[in-house]
Amino acid sequence: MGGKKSHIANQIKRIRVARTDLTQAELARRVGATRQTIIAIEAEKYSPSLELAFRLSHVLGEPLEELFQFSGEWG
Amino acid sequence: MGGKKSHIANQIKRIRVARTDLTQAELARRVGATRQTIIAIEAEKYSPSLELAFRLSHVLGEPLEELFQFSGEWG
DNA sequence: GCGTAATGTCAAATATATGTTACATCACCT
DNA sequence: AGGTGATGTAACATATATTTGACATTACGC
Repeated sequence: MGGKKSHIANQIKRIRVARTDLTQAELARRVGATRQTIIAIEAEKYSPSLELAFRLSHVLGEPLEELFQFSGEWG
Repeated sequence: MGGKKSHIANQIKRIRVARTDLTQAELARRVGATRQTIIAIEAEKYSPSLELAFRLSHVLGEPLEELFQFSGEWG
């Protein structure tokens, strides 16, 4: 995107282990992604596509805005 | 992503014209993207990154879950 | 100690989103 | 009729996300 620095944090790992008993592999399977993708996203190497974000939110039972937090310059 | 069909609809164009007086170019500028990207997203040729989705939500003053609707197979 | 499940790392290939540039149309105004 | 702003389309280049496959580590049960 255009040169605006920003970062999106997420609570996926925390919620996955705290509120579910899902393994990374199981979560990956349920959202239709691979384990590597889950690992990368939990480690915040990059942020998921909007579609994957919706799926994670659904499977983990946590609203989008609570699962993910935008931090950086807005405008 | 893994082979699960889904689509993400959005209310960007509707809200942009109804609730703001922003032109596509102005909206693009404020979210730090290009006009082409806005056009493609409004036409739902593809869905934005999570980061761009957050920015659009912020600039348009509409919560993520109302700006975008997931439709397709969940699991 | 050995096997296994869960987690993590790395590299390369493919898919998708975004940028860049150029051109077309339509409406409005003078 | 000509000019301007807003919108749309298209092709190509770049950046980012996702997959695939191989391998390392840590923890736990047998």
